[in-house]
Amino acid sequence: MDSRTLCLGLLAQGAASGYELKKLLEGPLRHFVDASFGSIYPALARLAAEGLVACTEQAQDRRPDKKVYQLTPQGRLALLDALINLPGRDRFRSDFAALMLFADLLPVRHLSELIDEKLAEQEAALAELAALREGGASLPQEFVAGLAAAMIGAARDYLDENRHMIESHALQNVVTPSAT
Amino acid sequence: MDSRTLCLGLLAQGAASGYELKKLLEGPLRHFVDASFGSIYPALARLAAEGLVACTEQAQDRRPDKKVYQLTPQGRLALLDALINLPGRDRFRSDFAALMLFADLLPVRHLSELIDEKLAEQEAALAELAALREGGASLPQEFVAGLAAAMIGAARDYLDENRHMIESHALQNVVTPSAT
DNA sequence: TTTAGAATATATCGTATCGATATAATCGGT
DNA sequence: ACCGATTATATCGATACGATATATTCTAAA
Repeated sequence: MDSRTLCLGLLAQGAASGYELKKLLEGPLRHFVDASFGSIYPALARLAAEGLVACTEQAQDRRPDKKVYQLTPQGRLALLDALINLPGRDRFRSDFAALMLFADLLPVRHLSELIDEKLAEQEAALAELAALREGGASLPQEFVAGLAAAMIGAARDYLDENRHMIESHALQNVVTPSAT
Repeated sequence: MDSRTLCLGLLAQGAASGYELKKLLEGPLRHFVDASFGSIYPALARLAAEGLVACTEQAQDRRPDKKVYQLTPQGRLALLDALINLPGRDRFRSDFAALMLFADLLPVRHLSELIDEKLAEQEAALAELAALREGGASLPQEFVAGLAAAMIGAARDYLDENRHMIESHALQNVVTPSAT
């Protein structure tokens, strides 16, 4: 999903500034969608130029000016259109998994540390997702959070139960052959 | 993981041409890593210029020329270095999940179709991964395939059991309000 | 049999995106 | 008093994706 559609979709749930959109994307949603400032601001500017969002500049008291964007009727139509013509396959990019593929090049100690870190990261993400579901989220958000939790939980369990596989494999080459 | 490191890592398991690397990435590995021709060829060219891989041009009989790349000792060191200084967090980008977030904008019929398609896609991926594990793969590949299977399987089960949640939610707005 | 399409093989180009950085004011803590 | 975090917008370089171009050969259907 391109940043344009993403911005439109988020604005469909309420007006917001670019900064606020970015903050939204740093929450539990980040497991499935994201966009950087470098994508959001140009996207909003272009959407505004095309009349798909309306921009209201709000001079704040003791804060920098805030540009609040809200969806126009044309914007809502464009969003609907984009959502329907959106096949876009899922893409999971994992440096961790890539490292596991190259496990026989790494010292076991390092490998074990990586797995420990990954497990801790997963526990933290699961806790955050559980909190989201307790403290009222919208139903679609809850649904998506549940999906994330299911996948992360499965990955954690798998790692926990099968790490010995890869760790004993890496054990074969104990020390990386020294340079030159 | 950048294309450079990825190419080095793949070449560490054996010499190959750019085209062959791309084919590798279209297999079951694609669930975790990928790179396009537009990344692979420039990466290989730069690695060759830096002396991290050696290129041997092989004029083939009834095929276009093939440029076979293989890791040099310096390349192996560079790879090891890159792998160790590689934290890089995992990033899962899912248009499907994003669409679920915006479920209340979509007609239920469309939503149900999307879920059906996703389930079919997951079944296919699981079958492919199972086949990989039967027909001998290396241990790291088997490990990573298992991780992929665990996550995809969990997502499939969650979708199967919870789709009614999101489907009955979308039901509220039966028809998208007509244009203009 | 012809002919369309898939496969083998390399390469480039426009657009999109990330991550870092710049700027600027104010708030919170030590 | 001062440092760092927070709120807020914006740009820039490096990188990556996806589509496309080129050329040949193999395969399968019309």
